[in-house]
Amino acid sequence: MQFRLTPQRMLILKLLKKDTTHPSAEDVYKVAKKNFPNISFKTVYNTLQVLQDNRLIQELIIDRRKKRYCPDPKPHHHIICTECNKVVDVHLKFNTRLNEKRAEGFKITGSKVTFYGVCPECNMTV
Amino acid sequence: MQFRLTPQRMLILKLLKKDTTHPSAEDVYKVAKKNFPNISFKTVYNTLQVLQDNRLIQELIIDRRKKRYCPDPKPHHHIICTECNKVVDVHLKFNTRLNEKRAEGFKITGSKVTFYGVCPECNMTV
DNA sequence: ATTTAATTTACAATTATTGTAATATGATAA
DNA sequence: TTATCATATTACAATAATTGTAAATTAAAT
Ligand SMILES: [Mn+2]
Ligand SMILES: [Mn+2]
Ligand SMILES: [Zn+2]
Ligand SMILES: [Zn+2]
Repeated sequence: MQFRLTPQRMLILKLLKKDTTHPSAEDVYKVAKKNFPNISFKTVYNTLQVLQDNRLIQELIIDRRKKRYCPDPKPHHHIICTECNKVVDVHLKFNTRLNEKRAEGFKITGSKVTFYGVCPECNMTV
Repeated sequence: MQFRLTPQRMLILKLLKKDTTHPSAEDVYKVAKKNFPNISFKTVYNTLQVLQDNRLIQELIIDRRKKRYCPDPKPHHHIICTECNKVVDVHLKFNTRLNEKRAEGFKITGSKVTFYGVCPECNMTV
């Protein structure tokens, strides 16, 4: 697959790369519209998929309600706030090797650690 | 909250407890209908929520497409097949403690390890 | 310049889940 | 027992995120 780095795609990639909040597609769409008022939601989804296919970003399965995107394609872990769904990176290596027997016959390709907790902001407002 | 163990709820709990496939709400609904042909999808969702609130089962955020339910309320980990979304348990303890600094100010309440891989069945069909 | 493939857009459709409100159930009190 | 009252179930509608379709646009390749 040859993929074109169109102005829309260039913008979205640039936006993502400087955003550490792990935005949703809607978040990206809202910001992108400031530069391309006519950009469609579908283009945002398409672009996020293309960038993901090309290992420039990664999609997270961490927020029950919506997909979230991370500008860092390298494997790493996350903490999610159970109150406000804020997501932050954890750049640490954990020893989570599974031996043959415990892998239940699966061919393991990777693993992710997800931490659940309450963020500083949500901790304040009790 | 006082919760009634109605026939519908009793059935759903019983079904779940003997199902190790981490079924979706729809999966549960389909099986439940064999015993209660008039049971509504909403009752299934309500029941799954009630059982979860009462720590009898747990809901997993692991499958992009739908909620999945696990009959074991105790913390444990999972492997998910990236081909067919099959989920199996991993009953092992991993050392994933985060020190104060790495927790980014979050009050950590728990953590989960998710393994990604290809299940034996999907491995066959290549 | 012409052809061709990729991309964007508007818009519709899908899918899982949640909301609403009427009815039914069943526990408790009179 | 019968009346009362909270809880649960159901049918049905609504929501929200995402995906599908197809026409129009863009830009690469010939
Ligand atoms: Mn990240
Ligand atoms: Mn499980
Ligand atoms: Zn928070
Ligand atoms: Zn599989």
